Amino acid sequence: MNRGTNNKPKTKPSTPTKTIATKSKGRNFWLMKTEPDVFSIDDLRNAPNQTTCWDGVRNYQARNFMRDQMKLGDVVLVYHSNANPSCVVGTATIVRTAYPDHTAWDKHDPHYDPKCDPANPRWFMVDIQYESTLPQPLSLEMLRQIPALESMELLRKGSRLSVQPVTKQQYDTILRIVLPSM
DNA sequence: GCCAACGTTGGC
DNA sequence: GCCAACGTTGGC
Repeated sequence: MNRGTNNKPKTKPSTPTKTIATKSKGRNFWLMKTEPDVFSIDDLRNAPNQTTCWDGVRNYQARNFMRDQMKLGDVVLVYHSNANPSCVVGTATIVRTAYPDHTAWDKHDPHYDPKCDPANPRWFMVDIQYESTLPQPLSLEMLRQIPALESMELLRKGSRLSVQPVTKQQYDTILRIVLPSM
């Protein structure tokens, strides 16, 4: 899914940079994986309007989260997979809710899916906007040592889901590690 | 590069 | 519907 995993970006227009979301009533929290060699948090920060479409997700469970549950303003933890070390590196927000992922019917796109018909889209994407880079990346190894994060999907053995929900408690726990003042 | 875990495909 | 084969993910 993902980018990460299988995802990659494109660009779009939009708004100004905000500060890191430590308050977040009514919002949902997510974690999205991306391989930094393909698209990193710096790429997101440097993108036009610091915004990208999250194309390339080709997993039904991940798609369903994006298509059915992601709302404007939801907060995303950006995770670098296949990295050294793999780590949570920053935050982003949802600035456009799900719409068809046109790369599915682009023969020249690495995520082309020949079974897809534009008249009946199978794959969806959202747009996310850069919010922050964590003061320090939080490696998998470090996250595994935090008891409050024990049940995180990311930490489950064999977990491959590239778009996954995070609870508010997990989100707060993670931010508190790098922002002790919150 | 290795390989365990996972999701998808397709024969039956 | 079962399940073996296959391709992918992603930590290490």
